[in-house]
Amino acid sequence: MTTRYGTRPTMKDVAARAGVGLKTVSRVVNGEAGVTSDMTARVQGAIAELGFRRNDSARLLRKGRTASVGLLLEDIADPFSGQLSRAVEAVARAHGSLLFTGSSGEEARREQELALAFCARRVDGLVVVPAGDDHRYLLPELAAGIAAVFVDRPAQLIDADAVLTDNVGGARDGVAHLIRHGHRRIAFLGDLPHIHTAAERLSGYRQAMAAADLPVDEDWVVMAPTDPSVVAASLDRVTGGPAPVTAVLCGNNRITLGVLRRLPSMVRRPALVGFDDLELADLLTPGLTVVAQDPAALGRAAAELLFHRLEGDHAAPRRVVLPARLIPRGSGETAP
Amino acid sequence: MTTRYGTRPTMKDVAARAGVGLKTVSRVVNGEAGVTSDMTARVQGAIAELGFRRNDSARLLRKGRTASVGLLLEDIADPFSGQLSRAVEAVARAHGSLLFTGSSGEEARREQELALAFCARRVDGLVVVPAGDDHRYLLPELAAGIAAVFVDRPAQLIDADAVLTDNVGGARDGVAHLIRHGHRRIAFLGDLPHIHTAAERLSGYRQAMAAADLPVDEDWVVMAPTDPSVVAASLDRVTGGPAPVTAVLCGNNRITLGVLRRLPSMVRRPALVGFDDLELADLLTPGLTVVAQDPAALGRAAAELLFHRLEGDHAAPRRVVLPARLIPRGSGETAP
DNA sequence: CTGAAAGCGCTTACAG
DNA sequence: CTGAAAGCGCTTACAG
Repeated sequence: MTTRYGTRPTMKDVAARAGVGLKTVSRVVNGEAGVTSDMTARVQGAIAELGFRRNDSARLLRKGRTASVGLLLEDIADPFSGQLSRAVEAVARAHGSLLFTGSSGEEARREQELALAFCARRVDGLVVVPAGDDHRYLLPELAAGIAAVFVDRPAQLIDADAVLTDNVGGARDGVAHLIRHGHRRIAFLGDLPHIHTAAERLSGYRQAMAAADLPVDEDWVVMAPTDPSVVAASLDRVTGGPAPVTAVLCGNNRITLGVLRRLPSMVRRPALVGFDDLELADLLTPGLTVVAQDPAALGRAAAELLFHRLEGDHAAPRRVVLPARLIPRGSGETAP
Repeated sequence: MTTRYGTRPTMKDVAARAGVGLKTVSRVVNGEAGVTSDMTARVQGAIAELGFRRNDSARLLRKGRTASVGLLLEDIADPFSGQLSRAVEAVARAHGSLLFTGSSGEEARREQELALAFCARRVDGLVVVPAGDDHRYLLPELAAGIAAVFVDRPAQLIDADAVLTDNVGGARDGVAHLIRHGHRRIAFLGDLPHIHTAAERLSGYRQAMAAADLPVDEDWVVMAPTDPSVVAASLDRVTGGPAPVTAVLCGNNRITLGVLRRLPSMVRRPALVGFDDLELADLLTPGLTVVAQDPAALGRAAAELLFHRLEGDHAAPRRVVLPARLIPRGSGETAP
């Protein structure tokens, strides 16, 4: 190789070396037909000697698409995000696209920064687990042809594709399950109320209680940050006081973790159903009963819808809702 | 906005609309000094009217760097990868870079495909959890100035930066811990032996046994795929037969999961130390004793080293080794 | 079958 | 302070 450090050969260099025109190099590199085997050999020789590799960024600039997709998560380290990412990656790969990934950290501003940075790179499409509550900033990008599919939570203030879990139904099933096992005083520990999934699950909780003609003491509903210490305090509150609950529905996996960590130090442990499954849930004593989402199915459906759009489907925005599944393992089947 | 669907305004369009030169638009967009406020206002007006957003891909082509980094993982859905990714993302973000992400699925060919695809996009650098055992395919890319840092496992057949956990020391500590609690027959269930970390941990196991003058029955060492059924069979084998072990060191988190799932159906449960921590490890009964890596620290160190290189550090390849930490929680402290 | 010219959307280097 | 020309590394459209 004749390359100096930090300098790459271009097609022009290859053409000069092989003594052919630039376009002939392009033809060989792209495997286009209509080049004599003699020419092809000369070009391939020059490519090998120079260590040439086509610059796909330049190529894609000219072609007008980038063969890349931006995936915007809440937190890539969360198991939910990991499963979802793997599914999106698999679909993107099948369509020849690379993946930009970023985490919003549940911050609207960070979400917007990242989404627009992806758009500035001219990704073909966006898969977004939204953190913010106003997605109008994306309108010019959508109008310019960037496809976007929202996952887990819908877009706000714009009409866009969304792939969601049936959060209302899932929470309803979880609470109904506790009621079937004899509980009448049931708490809901949820994430901050402005988060769409948190609000939906709270709504499912209320529906199930109402359907069973059970009153809801508003002290049983805590919508708060998911730090372990906050969750522990909430749990103490709903299980203590004048009207202690005998069962708890946890609004997401982080809240479930906080509750699980607090339980050992409690005298009377409430029955427990968690929203979102956990890796070792079946190995706990008792096993953890959960309302499980299917993050891989969410990711796959979202990515497939996205590529459908990229392939020219311009129908009205679609909303896909996947079911949540109750998995009884013990913690939700104890009597009051 | 006057944009037709699927067509974006360019700086040229903005210049025409504002009645100024292209370079003046560039100056305003990039916040360069030396533009009269009158000009600036006209340009900003045109930008707003047209919904212009600079094409960073075009910009970066001209600039010669892409402000992006490729992160190559084994499996984005693995908790180890998730933690590591978050740390890499945080560092990349601090340096104004976006992240391409991809999973090799422990396949050498897929690793190479992805790494070279990232290079073809001209990422500035690569953070790689390698799957393959021959990384010479990267030599032309490195020579051309793409920086690469390997994490968790070193590069093979090339001399490159690497950030690793002290796998030998960690495994040694885990086995020494079991020996201190009275065990003399200890099994090692590891991943396939060609995987660097698996081999290193096996080596640590042997060192600890040798240091305590304990013989190793080769039937106690199983290096195999990490599917739950394979792990279960291996566990049955080492705890049954003529010389049953009383304790087991698991070579990674997937193997630990397989063992944990098998334990409930066993009559005599061996003492257990797992390599890699698990989210609910402290809530199991007994708590799971582990040799914990720090995936976030690995990711941070790797990314920081990478950007150091990108900022001009051309010193000889470096190898950074981070300690593993034994966390006793119960499963590793039971007597034989 | 082959290649010179123009262009993708920007920035750089240089005049005015 | 402002802008026309050239160029980043490719592909497209068009001649020969």
